[in-house]
Amino acid sequence: MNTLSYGLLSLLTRNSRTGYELMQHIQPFWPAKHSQIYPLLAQLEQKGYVEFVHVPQSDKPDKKVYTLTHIGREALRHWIAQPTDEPVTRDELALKVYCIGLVDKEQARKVLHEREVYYQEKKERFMKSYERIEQESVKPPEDLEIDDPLFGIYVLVQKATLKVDADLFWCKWMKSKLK
Amino acid sequence: MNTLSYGLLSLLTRNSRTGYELMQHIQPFWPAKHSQIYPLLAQLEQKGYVEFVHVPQSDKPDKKVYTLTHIGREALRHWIAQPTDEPVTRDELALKVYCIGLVDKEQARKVLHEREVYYQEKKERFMKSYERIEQESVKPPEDLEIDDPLFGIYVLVQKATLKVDADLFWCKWMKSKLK
DNA sequence: AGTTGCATGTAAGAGGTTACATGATTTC
DNA sequence: GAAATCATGTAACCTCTTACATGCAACT
Repeated sequence: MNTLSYGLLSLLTRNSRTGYELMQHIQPFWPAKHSQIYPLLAQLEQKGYVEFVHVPQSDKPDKKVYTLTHIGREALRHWIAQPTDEPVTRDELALKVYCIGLVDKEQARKVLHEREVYYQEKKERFMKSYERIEQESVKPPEDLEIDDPLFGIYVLVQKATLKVDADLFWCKWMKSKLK
Repeated sequence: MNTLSYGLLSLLTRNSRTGYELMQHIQPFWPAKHSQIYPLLAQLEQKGYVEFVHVPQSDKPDKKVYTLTHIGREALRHWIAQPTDEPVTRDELALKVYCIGLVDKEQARKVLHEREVYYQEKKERFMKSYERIEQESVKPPEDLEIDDPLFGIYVLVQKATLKVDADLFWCKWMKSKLK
């Protein structure tokens, strides 16, 4: 059982989903392609952590809707209590910045500006996520309790927003250094 | 030529270094084991991007000190102008937080607290890096120019500090939610 | 007519980790 | 006496990406 497998089980605690949907929704937390997810789902099914129903569709391809089983839920609970792996970030920009003195300021500003635009778009997506939570929830998101199904995504959107704000601040600060 | 290869060349713009030293210094930007780095260095040498001198040692094992060549430097310049890959982060904690409602508040606090301690240690390391830059540099770090060899590390330490502060803030905020 | 989205799957290859292998010196 | 540091390298394995494969509906 690797981390991605537990990630898939985690997503299934909120809804039953298809492999395709799981692939889309896990992206912000653990980027993965469908070619990695489908074989893992088959393994999880064999272990009894998930079950699926085959849903035939006429206009679109048939699909398999996966549901978390009781023993899958227990596996998740056990996993949470285990030591947590350290986060891993690999950012090509950091390597470029290390030797940014090799190019002129104009070139350097261009590299930084592109990254700033990227973070700006990311920030807008997080703001939309927050709005969706506000709409879905009966109470204001700040008052969500740990046992509320929306609690997890709400606090993760907060985490992502704090991070993207720090990244945007750094980009702007860097650009000011390159004038 | 993969990103790690360019990362190794980037580090060599400041100093000549051994594979072992490169392995140690690249960790904060692009985590990699020595087993990945040594074969890449051999490739970089074959391509003429780096050169090495064999340095025999009596007390410690012999070493190979690698130096960036002119064409290695040109390859770096070309790479910087190419489109930059998006940063990739994989954090097991985010997956756990998504379904944190599965465990009780005490267990959840423990998970968050461990991560807070991890970030606290990280922050202290960054503060020491900043102090080292202050000592090495003749001018205050804020006044470093793009062409100064210390500029790159200085701005990366700033980036890392902003990020770890955001992470620490989130950890504390999360813990307050779990009371 | 070409792209995008839905939906699943496999195969090949690149990237990354763990383990094996060696060996002296220093620190606990 | 055991573990850590320096220093290099290879082999096996797992993880992740890219490419191959299929097919219909909707949009541009």
